[in-house]
Amino acid sequence: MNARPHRVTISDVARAANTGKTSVSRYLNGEQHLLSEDLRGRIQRAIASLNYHPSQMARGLRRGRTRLIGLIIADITNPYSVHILSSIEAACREQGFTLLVCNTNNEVDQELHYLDLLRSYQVEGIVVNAVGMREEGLNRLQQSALPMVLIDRKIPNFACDVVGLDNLQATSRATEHLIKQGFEAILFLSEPIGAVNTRRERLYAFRQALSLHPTIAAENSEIPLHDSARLDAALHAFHARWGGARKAIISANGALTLQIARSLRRLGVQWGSDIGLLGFDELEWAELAGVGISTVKQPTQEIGHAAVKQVIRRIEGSEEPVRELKFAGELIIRGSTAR
Amino acid sequence: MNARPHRVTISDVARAANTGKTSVSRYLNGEQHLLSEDLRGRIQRAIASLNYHPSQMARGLRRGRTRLIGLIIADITNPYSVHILSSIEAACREQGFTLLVCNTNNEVDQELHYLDLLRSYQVEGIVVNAVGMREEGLNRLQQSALPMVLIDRKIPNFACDVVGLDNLQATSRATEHLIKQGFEAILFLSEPIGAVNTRRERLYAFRQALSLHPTIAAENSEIPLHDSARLDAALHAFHARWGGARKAIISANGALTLQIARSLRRLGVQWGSDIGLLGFDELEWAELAGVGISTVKQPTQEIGHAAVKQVIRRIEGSEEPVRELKFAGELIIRGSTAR
DNA sequence: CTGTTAGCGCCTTCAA
DNA sequence: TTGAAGGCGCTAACAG
Repeated sequence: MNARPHRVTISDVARAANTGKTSVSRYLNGEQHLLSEDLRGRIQRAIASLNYHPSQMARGLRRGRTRLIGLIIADITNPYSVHILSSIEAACREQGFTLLVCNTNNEVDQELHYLDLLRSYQVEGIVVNAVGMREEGLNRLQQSALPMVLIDRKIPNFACDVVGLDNLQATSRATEHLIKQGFEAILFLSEPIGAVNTRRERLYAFRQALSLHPTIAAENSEIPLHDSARLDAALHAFHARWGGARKAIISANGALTLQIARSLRRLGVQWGSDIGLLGFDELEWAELAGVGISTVKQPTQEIGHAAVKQVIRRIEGSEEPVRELKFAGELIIRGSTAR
Repeated sequence: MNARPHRVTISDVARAANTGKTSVSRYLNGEQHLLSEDLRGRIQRAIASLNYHPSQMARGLRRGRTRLIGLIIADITNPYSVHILSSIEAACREQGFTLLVCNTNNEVDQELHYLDLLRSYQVEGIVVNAVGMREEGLNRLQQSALPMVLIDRKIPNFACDVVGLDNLQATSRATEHLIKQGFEAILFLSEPIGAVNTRRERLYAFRQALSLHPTIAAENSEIPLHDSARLDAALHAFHARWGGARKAIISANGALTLQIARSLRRLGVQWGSDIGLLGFDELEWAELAGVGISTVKQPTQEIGHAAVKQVIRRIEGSEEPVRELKFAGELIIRGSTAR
């Protein structure tokens, strides 16, 4: 294995098949019906024997189509994101695209870096899973002028296709479940809402669902994800304030649910018996944590597929109006919301 | 925004800066010291005003260096793999490489597909996280003749750099901990061992550590990850067989630990009180599951960084003998192994 | 049906 | 210190 064993090119194949590059190119691009039986056979044999693989680099350069899609993920340690990544990757492969994965680690610098990078590799479109992304980063995206689809999070004042959970439906289902279970005070907990539409929508739907039940107390609180002191304080206060009553917490996402569970542990409060708990995003360990934690499971497979499909439509030039695709969530009931 | 607003090229920049492409190219490739102050300024301004980004496609084609590294992951739903992915991605960016992520979903077909794909995009090297990969897939990799580094899993009869946990050290630490806690019977549970070196090494170290303590019973059992019936049976049998004695389980990886915890739940056996439990791979929910689950945490950051560093050495032509880099694991003690 | 030709955007001799 | 020319591997006219 020497340093450069002269990568085999289309010319090599042409020579071996005793023909020109054009025919080989045609063979490669599904225009085989234009070739004679004989020539086709020769080319096929040449390709096989030389173990030839066309260079996507050259192809991309020439045609301007790289068959590359970029995925920008704000926080890959978020389980929701991982499921999205997994389904997007599968969808891309099915559609003949390859995925360039960029984890911005929630840092704006890195996002900028990746946006440039994706451009320079001439990705044909991008999918952005902005869960956890900061405002500043989202603004950057607007300028990219590339076919683009957002997952879950929208960008304020930016018309762009979005795919995600039907927050109204899912939150209503969840809230109604808690009502049915006889909870008398419910705390909706989220990270700081800011302009994040998902948080906003979920909170809105929560309040709306409870407005029909004026006897049930509806509270909400915004806590930064890693501020465990404030989280402890908020939970402790809520728990104390509603001493004897049946009370429950709704967590706006999976990462927060983890923090809440830890906090309740520290406080010595048991979910299920002392307090109700229900979280957005399914967690693989939900059934193992104490009596189990009820969750709203997002159809990540469908969401990922829909996102890829949509970005490909845009790549292929669709000028249809911006679409917002919403998928229903599934309520999974466990011990944390039992009577 | 028209369909093709003529992507701005190096020629555009040259024209705008009133110079030739060569100088622009020099400017881009860090040979700025060769340029006059004046020219440098003009080029800089031209690039900025045109918002020019060099095409990596063309660059790659020309130089044969794409600055692309491929990562093949067998199962991205495995939390260990996610952490590895995350650190590899970070390391690549630091080193000026971009990562092409391929999730084979543990299917051989997809692996073949991706190997071809990576070749066709002319990645300069690949990192393989074969956790969960089947034998057949591993064999395929041997033929790829690309700079390559394996993470965790080796390929039988194939000399290749490997980065991973120091299985001997980690297993010894874990086993000794269980001994110290007074367990009298220990069951080492893994997926079918086959030729998988990590499983083999961990089991070997386990048996070796216990060979110094002949009074302690050492057992092991191999269960396919998703065969819950067999898992239930094995755990039930072990639990029953050692009725009154203090007994513990070691799980060979995180995905299996999850299944074991579920199985114990089904059987109504409590870890911590009824049985000890210790698993390889740290889990974010480890502290929340009952009294908590003790784990062996792998230094995934370091492992990922080391892997990237090593593959880059190979890319740069290092002919040093194959290396095996081992990193120590950290034992995290929780309620599941308490006295 | 098949081959020739001219670039895609860039880097790299080579010459000025 | 600068620029012109050629070609990386491929595809898409345009001829035969």
